[in-house]
Amino acid sequence: MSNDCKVETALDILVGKWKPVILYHILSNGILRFSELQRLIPDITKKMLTSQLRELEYHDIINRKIYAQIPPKVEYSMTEYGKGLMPLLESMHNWGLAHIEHLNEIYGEEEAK
Amino acid sequence: MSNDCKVETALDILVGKWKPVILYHILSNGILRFSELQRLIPDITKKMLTSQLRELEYHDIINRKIYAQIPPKVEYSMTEYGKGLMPLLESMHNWGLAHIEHLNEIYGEEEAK
DNA sequence: TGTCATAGTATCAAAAAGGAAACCATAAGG
DNA sequence: CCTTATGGTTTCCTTTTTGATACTATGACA
Repeated sequence: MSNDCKVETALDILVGKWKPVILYHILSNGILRFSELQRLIPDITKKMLTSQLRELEYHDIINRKIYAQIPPKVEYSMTEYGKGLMPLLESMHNWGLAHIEHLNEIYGEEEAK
Repeated sequence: MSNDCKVETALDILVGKWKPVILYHILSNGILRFSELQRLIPDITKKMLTSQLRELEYHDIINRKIYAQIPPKVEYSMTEYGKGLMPLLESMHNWGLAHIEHLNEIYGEEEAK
């Protein structure tokens, strides 16, 4: 019954407090180095950034390209497969946008928790 | 920049480990009492069920109808607004389904983490 | 009087997630 | 030598989530 429900599978890939914003930046910029991501997302720790990137990589959403040089250089980009997530992300974004408005209508402008 | 990204807003409504399955059951059954939800989702605790339902109610996704009788009777159902989530949930479900297959292709059938 | 049912709360504990800070390897440049 | 830069890893700690369990109110019924 409820085991047919794969919404959670999709959620797993997106959840993690930082994944949406990481994907957002990679999608907007195409290719980003680890340090560039750090700069774009100042509040994320290296540990979090690493772990989230690894999970996305495991799921074949992003590519990790290592240059054998020192200091190290590692570039992250969407995989072709990962780009297939875009429509879903857009739908979620749009729904989220509309929902914020809806909450405002219900509860007023002050803090829509 | 990344503050335009409302993917997380959508995620907030769906995340919670139990919300997808709660929505699934309410969507499939139309109207469900608290105790029926408990029976359908045996592993959930009352506390979790209550808190998740309250959050969904706050976001105007579900209705909570209280009958003034004893023993108490409370029915949960989708709001009209909440039904607007269905396409998104379906997209997520479909993506999740396809993704499981994709992981199998990459890593083989044994445990797609 | 005692028991059952429903829809919760309340309290405390455990587990999971997230964060801070230190540490590492290595080459280039001064 | 010493410092700087990159892309991490490791350890420890705090916060957040989740869970287990007990408790509550109230009327019906035996």
